[in-house]
Amino acid sequence: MVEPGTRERVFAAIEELKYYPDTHARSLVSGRSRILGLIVSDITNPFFPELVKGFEDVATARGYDVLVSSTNYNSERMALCVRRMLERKVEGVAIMTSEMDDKLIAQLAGRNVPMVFLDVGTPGERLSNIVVDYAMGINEAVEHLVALGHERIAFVSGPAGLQSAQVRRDAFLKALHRYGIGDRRRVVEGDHKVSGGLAAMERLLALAERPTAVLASNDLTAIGMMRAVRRAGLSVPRDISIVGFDDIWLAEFTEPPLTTVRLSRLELAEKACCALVGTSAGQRVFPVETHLVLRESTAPPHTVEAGREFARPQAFS
Amino acid sequence: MVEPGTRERVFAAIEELKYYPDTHARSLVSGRSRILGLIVSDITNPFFPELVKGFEDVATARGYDVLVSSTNYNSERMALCVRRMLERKVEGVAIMTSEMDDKLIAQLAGRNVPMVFLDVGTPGERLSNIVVDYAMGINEAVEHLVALGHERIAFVSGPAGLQSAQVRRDAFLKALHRYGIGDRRRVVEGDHKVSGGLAAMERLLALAERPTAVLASNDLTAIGMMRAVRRAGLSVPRDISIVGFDDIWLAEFTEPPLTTVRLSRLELAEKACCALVGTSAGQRVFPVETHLVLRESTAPPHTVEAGREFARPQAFS
DNA sequence: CTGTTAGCGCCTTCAA
DNA sequence: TTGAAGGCGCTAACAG
Repeated sequence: MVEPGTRERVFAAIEELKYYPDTHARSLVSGRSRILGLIVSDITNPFFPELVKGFEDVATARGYDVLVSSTNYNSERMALCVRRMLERKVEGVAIMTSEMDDKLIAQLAGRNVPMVFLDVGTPGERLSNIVVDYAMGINEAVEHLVALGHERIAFVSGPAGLQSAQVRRDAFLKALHRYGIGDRRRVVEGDHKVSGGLAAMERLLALAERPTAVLASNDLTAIGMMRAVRRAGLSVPRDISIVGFDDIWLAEFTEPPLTTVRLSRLELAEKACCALVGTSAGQRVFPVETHLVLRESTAPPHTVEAGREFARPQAFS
Repeated sequence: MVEPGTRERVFAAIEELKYYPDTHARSLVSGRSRILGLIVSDITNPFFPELVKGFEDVATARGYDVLVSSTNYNSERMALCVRRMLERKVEGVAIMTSEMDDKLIAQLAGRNVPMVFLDVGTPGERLSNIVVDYAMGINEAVEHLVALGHERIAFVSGPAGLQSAQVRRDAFLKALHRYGIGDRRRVVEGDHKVSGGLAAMERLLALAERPTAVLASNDLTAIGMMRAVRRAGLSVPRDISIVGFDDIWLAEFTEPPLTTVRLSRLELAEKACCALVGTSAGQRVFPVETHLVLRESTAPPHTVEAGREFARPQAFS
């Protein structure tokens, strides 16, 4: 035991000289950097900020710093990100991009860096996986629409190349199938952006049998869809019900507030962080549920007026 | 000069062994970390993601990594942020929080860490300042509204404690004064959040002489205001014109699209980064302009109907 | 339980 | 031009 007086004096000196241990020296000798990497596609996409924040919060709480990097959906940037992570000797990397590059993964794996992925990849030695149950929320959404009386239900998907977008689309088709109302012509491709949702909805509105409800692959798409509906002189949810996906912060503040499927970014972040710092001994697969949250963009179909509405020119769009 | 063959073999070996220099060792000996700190209030606030992205982009381009931290508007967290930055021996810190804590600043300054602030603080030795010309855009906005024929123009401010919010409010009052239409009763306090904008607008709508146009201290406030207007059964811009501030990404997608004053986060980010890595030799003050961007939330006042509208009960809100 | 020492991986200096 | 050596600040292992 050290003399209490001495202890005081040491702390006083620390205070006095504003002494801070040098993490670089510490890392050098210990081999541990106390840094976690977080790679996202684009922090500007409203899906990510909460994820980043959540990740930061739990990492910080556990004594880690976070190196955030955006790939900007660009695999060259991704390579740079990985390199920087490696140079900084991160103790784990969360790759939350939905895209991935096997070569880079191999590089990380070769360094024994723990990794966690969102949706993609197969769990392994130091490789965890967050698997989102998209189907759950989508089933809830379809069930909700069917219960309201909708039969012509459409889907605006994400970009065809994105695996998690495929999963959502397939879940949608499967859910409709259960009610015997599936129809592939009512699936149109969007791009997970507002502009894509707008364009997709215009195509849907031009259909001979216009859908009475549309589910979007993400909220941005749904917002674009709402714009298209309004531009066509129609109204949500009177003429068309719309359901989003993700429940981004903004969904609460659209007009009308968007009924959507919540995918908790906080939960994603927490699980990703836990997967890396290994509190969850041995667990390699982390399921995340999704659930419908009801707001005001869905209502029963307005069938009475349908005939009149069809006669209306669609040229406004 | 080294033998070309040798050079080849060395590079081959680097590739073969996947050699990466250890930044920690490098930092230890050189004293340079190649890390820049970026402290923001809350990355979840839509103002910040673009700022973070821009900062990251230019820092990365210059060979720096970025340590991002959120203070969550909490000065304890701020202290932790500063400490972590210091431990990692950052070569500069951008403090983009609009709040600041003199003690912490002194701590940074004592370490000779270059700093750059947004709005607050006074430039000095290693202390740069980004000064936003809020008045410019606000003047443009007021001018625009007056040109449309508005006279009862109100303002929903930010939180009273925030210096940059005061600046905006004062600029507004001054601009109105030039036209002889200033009236302090038409300034109500918001909180830079949607809920505050909503509440503030409800108060404004209850005024005997209801304003025909309202300028918001930021876009989130403006969005809340739009909701309040709609809830009261009125319409933007027919009954009330609304102008936001910041031009967050979302402003383009509100209904109607929001006329607002643009404050470029990219420019902020670039200047902050330059201020730190010292490309701009000796410059300590970095002005940033703001400009009105016209969209669809402003229109001439609907004076003819005003009488009738006034008679309408406000109870809906 | 305290004090000493070697060495983490790199860069810089100085000698050969 | 090349090679060897010292030390950055810290931790871990070991001796006293």
